[in-house]
Amino acid sequence: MDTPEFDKIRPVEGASRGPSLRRLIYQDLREKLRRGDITTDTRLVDVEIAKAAGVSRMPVREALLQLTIEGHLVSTTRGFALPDLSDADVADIFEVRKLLEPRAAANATRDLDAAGLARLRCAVEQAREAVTTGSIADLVEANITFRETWIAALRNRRLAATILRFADQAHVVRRDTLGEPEIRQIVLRGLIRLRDAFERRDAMAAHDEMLAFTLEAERSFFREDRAAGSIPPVSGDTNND
Amino acid sequence: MDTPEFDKIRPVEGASRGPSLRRLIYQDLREKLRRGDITTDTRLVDVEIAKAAGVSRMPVREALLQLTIEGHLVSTTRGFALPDLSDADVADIFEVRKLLEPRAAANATRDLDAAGLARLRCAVEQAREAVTTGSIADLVEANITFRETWIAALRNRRLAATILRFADQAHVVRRDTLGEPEIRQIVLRGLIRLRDAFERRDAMAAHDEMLAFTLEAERSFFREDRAAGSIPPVSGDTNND
DNA sequence: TACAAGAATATAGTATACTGTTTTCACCCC
DNA sequence: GGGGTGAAAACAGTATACTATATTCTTGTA
Repeated sequence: MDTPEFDKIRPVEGASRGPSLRRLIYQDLREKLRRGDITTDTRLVDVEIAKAAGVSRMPVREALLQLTIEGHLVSTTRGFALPDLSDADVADIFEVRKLLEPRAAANATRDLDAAGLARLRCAVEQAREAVTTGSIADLVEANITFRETWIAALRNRRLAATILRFADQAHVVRRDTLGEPEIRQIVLRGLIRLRDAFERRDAMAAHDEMLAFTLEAERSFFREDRAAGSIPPVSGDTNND
Repeated sequence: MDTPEFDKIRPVEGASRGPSLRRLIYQDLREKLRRGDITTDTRLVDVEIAKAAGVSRMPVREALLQLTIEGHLVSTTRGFALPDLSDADVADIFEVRKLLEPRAAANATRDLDAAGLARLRCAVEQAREAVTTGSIADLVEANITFRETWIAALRNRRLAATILRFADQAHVVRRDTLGEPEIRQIVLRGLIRLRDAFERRDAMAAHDEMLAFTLEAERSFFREDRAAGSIPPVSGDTNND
């Protein structure tokens, strides 16, 4: 049960202006989730994080609650933890992603500016490098950069936020599936084709390539029936009923 | 600035088992939002609600934060309030709904059971009654019942929760657009055709009818350029960045 | 009367303390 | 050594108190 490190928050002396502590803690945790610093056996406990960050429990608790509401964490009787997603959960997430991402990619061909396109090219180069060196972590990083770039460009912020919410929930998936070299090749080719579609501002091509990309991710996840998780455990469901 | 009433919570004496106070307050507020008890000039203040419910600030505050995270409220310097949605905001919401609801309706033809179908028939009859009597409130109620019924049947809980989240955000829309009798007729016809598709378990018909239904709702909202809201004000965006 | 400066107020945010429940662990009995 | 039993610990949830800031009210002055 490893515990990630937390830096002292409170950037300026006694100044309570600017973003709230809750927001700072939230962003910090979200970044740790994104980078994979938080694993399945991590237990996030508000008092611990609060002590490490030099703040009280409440902002930390509220940040953890927000992450739980968004489906990134689940609240257990012994701290907050990553939800262990059953196959059915992952399938549900992919169903939503397949509905949203193709259209969003089509919109991105309209919304991306030159700077965004440049970042996409850069991310593709990083991915190419990662594939040649065989670095899974770098490929994951390039993949995330690519995704966050085109999503950040979207004018429809609600659509963008919803996609990020679901895509980040499946971040456990990626590390598992990128073990085989041929999968890494497929991912790279997908990124290249997407980048081309974005650069040509070809909405339908972007739509189709994004659907193909997501389908490929889903397929590679479900290829081998993975050892654990065939019995649906407690799911990381959003709890608004 | 009207303030809705809040009943004392705490159903059983000193028993802290069962759903948390935060959850009870959340559900109470969510129901008030659904019923339209909370209007654009309502200001929700945690201490007030807490006093009325006989609890402390924190569960109330956390419930209000959850509603804010989900996009149902915005936090102002003077209490929590309904977001005033610009036309662009409403268009964004409809874009997401158009992507999710048709497919979800198709899935519902698979997921609905006999009891659910019965509730749908009942809701349609209520809608028919409401249209003949001209009661907007009853039509809204029947509409909500219909929607919540088929969405509750969905096996994909994430998809269901996301749809409810977005559909409820636009609940201000309905009351505005149902003023004209011909719109009410159109809504009723849509419900009937959807119910038929569900009963026949015709997935593609349900898909197409739901798309048509949502498109019609969008169109009737944007028909007349409404007086206020043409200048996008502070939006009720979800704040996860 | 208009208007500006300062006081009062209302509210979100944060901190600390308390409570009840679940889990863990040591101890004891068989 | 296995398994039950009770004490202790760990944790989420709740309550109360404090703080900072934005708004509103009041007062004084031109």
